[in-house]
Amino acid sequence: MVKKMQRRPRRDESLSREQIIAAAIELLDSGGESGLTFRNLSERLATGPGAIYGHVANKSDLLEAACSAVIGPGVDLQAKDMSPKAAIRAVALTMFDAMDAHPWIGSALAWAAGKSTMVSVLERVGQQVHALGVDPDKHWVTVSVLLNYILGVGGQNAANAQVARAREAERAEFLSTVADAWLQLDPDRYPFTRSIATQMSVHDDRADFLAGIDLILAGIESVV
Amino acid sequence: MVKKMQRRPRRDESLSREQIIAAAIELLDSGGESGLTFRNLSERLATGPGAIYGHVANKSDLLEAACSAVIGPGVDLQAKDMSPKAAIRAVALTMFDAMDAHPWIGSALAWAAGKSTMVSVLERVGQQVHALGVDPDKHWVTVSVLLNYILGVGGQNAANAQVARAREAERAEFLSTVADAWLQLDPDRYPFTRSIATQMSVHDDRADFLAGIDLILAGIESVV
DNA sequence: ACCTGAACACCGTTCAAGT
DNA sequence: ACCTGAACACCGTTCAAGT
Repeated sequence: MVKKMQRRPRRDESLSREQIIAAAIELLDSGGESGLTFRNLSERLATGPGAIYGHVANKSDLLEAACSAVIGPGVDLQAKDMSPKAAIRAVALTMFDAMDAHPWIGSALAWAAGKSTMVSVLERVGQQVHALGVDPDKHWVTVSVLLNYILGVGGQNAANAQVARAREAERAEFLSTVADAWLQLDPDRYPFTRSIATQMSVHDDRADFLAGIDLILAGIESVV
Repeated sequence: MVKKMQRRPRRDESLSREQIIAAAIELLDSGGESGLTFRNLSERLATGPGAIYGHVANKSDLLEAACSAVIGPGVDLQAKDMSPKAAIRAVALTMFDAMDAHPWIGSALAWAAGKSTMVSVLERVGQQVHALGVDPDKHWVTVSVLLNYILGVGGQNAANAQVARAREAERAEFLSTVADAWLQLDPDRYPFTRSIATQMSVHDDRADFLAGIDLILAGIESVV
């Protein structure tokens, strides 16, 4: 996080890419994906919209840079002396926590996958998959499952944040509205959905995410 | 799919919601997410942009309707005389094929989850999870893992379609460009990514998707 | 009652003009 | 060399005016 010194009516130093990215992250955090605008951003940086293009190719480049600034440092942390499973859990949780704190990552990452941020995650998860003793022929598939699951959760998290921005109270209200709607469904056609409505409304995103990782890990181990 | 009768210079019947949705799907299929515009759409329907709002609340309502029009019929097909695992595979493949044929679904569904389309999928997958004998306390978690994985793959598919719209040839070129980039990485820091570069470049999305489902199913069975 | 399409309040991006 | 900000080509959405 960058210290704000906003009283300056005019910049005395020239723009830097890092400044732009830091300001973009602040806008995304406070206003969601639609909060980031070249006009908003240039206003916060006390410059014109055109100036930004000197340091950033376009909006998707900016989003990608914001993602790797937020995710990169956490993922690159060394986690020594961990079992492969524990290390995979740790990387996954780092991703989850970053996507939970910054819901815009969930939607931005989908458009930036295959880029540097995801390669770091791929490498770290992959090394542990290797350590787990998975058949090398299945390395790609195994890593894909884990990454697709993580990105899927992030995307859903982003969508939910869109619907119910704000904190705990609204989240509970949102979930119980959905649960009520499920309970109104036709019992003949939607028996399962009705049966898990209350379970869904009290679920813990983080715990369920980890349970999902463990389920996938159990599947991986059963083939090793 | 709706029959086109485009020669009419002027509509002789009043607009219907179904017409609007069918036209929206055509625009999305041919031009991707950015191909759907109220101006494009109203032009194709020989009317003004404002007229659409009589039948559709807004753009996200329209996207949601387009998703369920494309996915709903396939998912609602009864698949009798199948084992629970086979039925889950079948639903998952139906979703995959729909998202592969219409990549825009991947990004649109993320913003429409919890709505009617996903409830149908949830119900169908859930019934099979139940039939599999999973502990009812774990019903929600189990279904979540499967749906998040499916949506994650769809989101990635959408992102890739964005990068490499068009057919087989460009896809191969795109993948080998990524593989080349991975092979250029520092061997000390990215040993795993380098080792799977060629495996990645020849992978089969559909087969890998199914392998992922099977891995998750193996994990589910190991807890039952 | 329903459609029409100009108008409003925005976007991302470019580029001549300034310093 | 770098910034500035008006201008361009778009958006989704609204609403007075038409039929």
